Amino acid sequence: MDINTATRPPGRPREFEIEEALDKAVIVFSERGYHAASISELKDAMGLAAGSLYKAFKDKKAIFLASFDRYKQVRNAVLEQELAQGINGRDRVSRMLRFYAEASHGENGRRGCLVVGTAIELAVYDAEAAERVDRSMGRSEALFETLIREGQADGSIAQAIDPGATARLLLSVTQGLRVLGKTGPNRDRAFSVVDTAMKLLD
Amino acid sequence: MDINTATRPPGRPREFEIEEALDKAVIVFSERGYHAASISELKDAMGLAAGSLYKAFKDKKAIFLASFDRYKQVRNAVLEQELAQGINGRDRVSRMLRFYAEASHGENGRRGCLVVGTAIELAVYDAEAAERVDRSMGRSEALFETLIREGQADGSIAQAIDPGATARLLLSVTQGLRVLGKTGPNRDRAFSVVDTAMKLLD
DNA sequence: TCTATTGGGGAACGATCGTTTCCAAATTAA
DNA sequence: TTAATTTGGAAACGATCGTTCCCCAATAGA
Repeated sequence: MDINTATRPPGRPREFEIEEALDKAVIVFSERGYHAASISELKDAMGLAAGSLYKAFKDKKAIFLASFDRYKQVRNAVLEQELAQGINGRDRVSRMLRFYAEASHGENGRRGCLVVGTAIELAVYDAEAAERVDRSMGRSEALFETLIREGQADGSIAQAIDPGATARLLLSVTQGLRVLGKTGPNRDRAFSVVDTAMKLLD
Repeated sequence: MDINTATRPPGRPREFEIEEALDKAVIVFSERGYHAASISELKDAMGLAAGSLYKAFKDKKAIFLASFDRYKQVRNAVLEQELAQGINGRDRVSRMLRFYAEASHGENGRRGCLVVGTAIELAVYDAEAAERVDRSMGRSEALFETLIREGQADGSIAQAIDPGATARLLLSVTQGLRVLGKTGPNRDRAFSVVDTAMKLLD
């Protein structure tokens, strides 16, 4: 009888998609930051009443952390897709750097990175936020290192370079690009940084 | 009769040093950020009553901008002194990078950089803040470029490298270090980034 | 049909925000 | 001395903050 056989919990069903609402919240938190983003702004952007917001999330911090996780999920998916197209280690490193450069200019740059924003605004006095930032940074660093080792294995990256140290440098470059992108350098300047960084792999 | 012959303006003299108070405000703004730093916290840290604060400064933003300027003044003086000890262009680039690495770990790292914080939290919707950030970033980039050209002139840096592009990269690295420093990598990791970046000058 | 449960939405809450006001104290100029 | 001016400091202000409450709607299970 029932087309949807998945059991539904009792009570009135939610009328909005959590992930769609979070995508809107991500924009507000990215542009304004955690403290400057008010519940009033968030509920308007998410298209919800305050009461509904607080039924879906415990408090403002929970909205933020859920937004952070959603942001990471979406960005990671795009990056993964980008890396899958790389032809060797060096190309994948280049694609990853360009992925950040693309996000660090123009409107995207102005909007900013939620990881960087969290590191700056929240990590110092909120353990949960700090842990998420650390995990995100750690994964990026590890990914750079993996790609570099792949490049050394396939011959596209020089054997002489130190994968760990170079990965840390590239992580610094990407986070720095995100900061510079906030006051909006043009596209060429962001990509010139990528080109210069790639010379480290020779 | 009067030991201090400098004419004093009418009215009760101020009982505190503006710059000493600003140094305290810099700490609060750096650790907490603009929005999370309340007037209550600021007045406690600065040792002033709210009324006195508002006689010295127009509003919260004026306190912040004055703190920003004080921060830049102090940091620039320290950096200048550091660079004066450099023996050639390459050494001065290295000293400048180490100056940032030193500020990007441990307690200083956790405290954070007021320029980066301003870029992330304020620059998007406050023109005065954005202009200060832009000017600060522009000067750092120009300084890196100058030092690189000096190194090329004195033979300590390879002629083949592009001073402008490399300066932009090094600026990205320093700003990135400041972000990473917020969640506190240890000293060695910060300095390994410097060592790796210096390879770009060979 | 009745009960239990959950969501939607708006009104209301106490707390805290940045700011102003007020009065006493300290100084200069007349 | 007196008037004008400015600071120190505490108290008070309106606005906005994040959050809760309340009432109605919508659903599941009995």
